Amino acid sequence: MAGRSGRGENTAAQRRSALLAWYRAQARDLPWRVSPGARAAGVRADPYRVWLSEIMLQQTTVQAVKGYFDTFTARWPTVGALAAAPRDDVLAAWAGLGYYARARNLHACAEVVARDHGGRFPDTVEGLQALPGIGPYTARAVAAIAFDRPVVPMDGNVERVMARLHAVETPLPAAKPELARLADAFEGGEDPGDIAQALMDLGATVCTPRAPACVLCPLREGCAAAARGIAADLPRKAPKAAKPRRFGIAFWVTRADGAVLVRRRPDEGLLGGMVEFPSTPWGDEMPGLQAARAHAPVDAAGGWVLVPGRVAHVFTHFALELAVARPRCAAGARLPEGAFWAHPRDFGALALPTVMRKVARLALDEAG
DNA sequence: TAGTCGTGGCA
DNA sequence: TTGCCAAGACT
Repeated sequence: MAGRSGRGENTAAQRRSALLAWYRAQARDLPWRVSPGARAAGVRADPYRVWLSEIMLQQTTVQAVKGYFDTFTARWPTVGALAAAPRDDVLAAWAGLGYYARARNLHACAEVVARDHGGRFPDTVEGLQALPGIGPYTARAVAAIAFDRPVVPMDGNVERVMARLHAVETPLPAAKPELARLADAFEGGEDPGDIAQALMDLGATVCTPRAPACVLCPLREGCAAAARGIAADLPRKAPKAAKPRRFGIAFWVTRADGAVLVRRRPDEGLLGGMVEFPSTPWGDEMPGLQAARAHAPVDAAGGWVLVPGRVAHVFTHFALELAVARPRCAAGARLPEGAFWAHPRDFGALALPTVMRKVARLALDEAG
């Protein structure tokens, strides 16, 4: 087959060329992107903005990221500014975006870059990947986009494009090494940053998970899955385990001035470092009020009463249902160890994850 | 290696 | 309603 390039077969160079032409013509405008035109005119991408966007975009949609990216870059325009910020401010600004280890690592990474690298990001894959929160994908993405390193970052988009282009039937994640080898064919040319972004754009807008728009695809000629009519069926994936359900009771304790009792979660694990309303442990069934009382943050002399309604929230690997209890009468104002008071008007500046904002909404709606 | 770790949108 | 999905990293 060597040297052949007939109908339905494209050389690697032809594919790169077709992909770049498509990318430069479609001009997708994103806040962290330097347009191909500006790039050709010599404008360089800011490694800080590229890095920040790539961290935010991990497992997260462009639409969800845009507002957060604007907020972060307006508030902390440089990696040095971000490093100098209190970590709680960064966590609070990240609240609602999810995967909070990213926010902790983001701040840790900024500190390392500011302190150990003079405020400049390393310009190699190896140097980048040594930083907190930067793995194989992000290291290659930043290296290609910000530093013109000839590498292809392997993300879900690129894996999907490769699986279809070559009709790889092996299910993920077992197919990952093979897909990475196939992507190597897109390395080596000029403009590795544009190639990287073009492959991801293609996956995001044309070679989509459902109902791919093959008729619009610059790589259609030579796509094995399209030729066989199975593009929408690839990549195949190993079946996932069912999500267990968990239940708990959150305690809504208010002070005379309306402030609510909150506490900070441990740094490790689920919602690490974020703020929550005290609750029972989250178990296999909804506890009764009597059993829940042992976990209450304060002693309610008049007992506890349930707020009407429930909070439902789905995490990555389990679904949670929370009831909310409040003291029947005014509770003792003694502050439990590790807890503090926060007024609802200040919740916006607090690192409250979405599930806890739902709890607040339920409790505040009842209060009127 | 296989779990853990959020959230919102969509069919 | 339910499950699936999105520019992964870490342990």
